[in-house]
Amino acid sequence: MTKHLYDRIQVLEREDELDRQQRLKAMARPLLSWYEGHARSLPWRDDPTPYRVWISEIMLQQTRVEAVKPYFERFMAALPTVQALAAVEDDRLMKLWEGLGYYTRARNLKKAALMITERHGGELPGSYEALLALPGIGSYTAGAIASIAFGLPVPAVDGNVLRVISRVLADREDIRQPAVKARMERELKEIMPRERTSQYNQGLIEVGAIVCVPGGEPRCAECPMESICLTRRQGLWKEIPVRGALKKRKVEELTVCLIRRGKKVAIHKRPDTGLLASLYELPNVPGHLEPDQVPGAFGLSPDLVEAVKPLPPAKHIFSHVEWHMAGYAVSLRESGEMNREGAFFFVERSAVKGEYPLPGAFKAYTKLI
DNA sequence: TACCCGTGGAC
DNA sequence: TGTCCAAGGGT
Repeated sequence: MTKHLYDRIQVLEREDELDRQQRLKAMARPLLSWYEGHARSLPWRDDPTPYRVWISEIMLQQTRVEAVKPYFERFMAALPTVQALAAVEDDRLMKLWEGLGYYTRARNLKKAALMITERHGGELPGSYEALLALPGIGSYTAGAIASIAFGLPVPAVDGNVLRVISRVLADREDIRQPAVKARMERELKEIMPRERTSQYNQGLIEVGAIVCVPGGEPRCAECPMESICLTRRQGLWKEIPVRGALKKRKVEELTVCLIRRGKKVAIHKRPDTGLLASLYELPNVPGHLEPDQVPGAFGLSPDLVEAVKPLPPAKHIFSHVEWHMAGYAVSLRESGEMNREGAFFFVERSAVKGEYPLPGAFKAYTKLI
């Protein structure tokens, strides 16, 4: 490549950067004006204290607003302060999170609450960097809390913002690439207003949530950025944003047992790392077993087992794994010694649902308890 | 970087 | 029924 051509390309890239920046700058006024009249009323928007904003943002990670609402209200009633969260018993915390998924979020909340107690005098720190240093808080969440609760001029780039901005700019880069998000954060930090940062960031998110929607035709006629948006001008909403392909799910076969002994049922606590970490489960082993294999596989001596009856097969789909489950109802005699006490333990039927956090993956069988 | 980590609604 | 994917973060 000649020196001349190289210089020319540099100039074109620079012009492209300037064009992007001007287009992004033009969003602020119409966006803020639109948000004033179109912001939905949400529980965490009414009273955006740092603690409430923090809890809501963690719950909202990869989770729909409608799914979060009941959990948020219940969580705030049970644990209204950083101090209450820092002191909560683990099983009670997981019970409050039961069904929301991504359970590491809940454990990180408590870890962060302890750090806030020790390092920040019990109050959420009011700087982007200090927020980012807390477990469970990444660049999006740090930006959201910093701007919404503290008014700081830092962007909060989530999936909505990635979609909206890539459409405004007609940018065909893969928004699943972390580098694309990083670039967008740099660009927005440059041009976002220094005032009304909460409304600005929430406005971008709100446009993505109710106007510039995924999985269907965007409501461009209602969009405050309609006249700015290059995707609108070029009619490209089906092509932008670009997302890389998802990986195929693995299938795992499993045999799950509902082991009854008198009025009690056997449950087991999962390891504290990996899938569904530290939640409880029904006893299960890998593979699909035949009835006569069940007692041995679960460490039950044959003379203790009264009956092994098949239950309907069940399927549970996680984001990256699929469980195909065979089920058995096992009834044990009340007298006699257990072979492997410790592999699981017996609790009252009512306590299973009331006290122990059980993931929805076992619902097909726990509903029979 | 690529992979792990849940759940439920929309299409 | 299958597929996508949502106010992401950790490793």
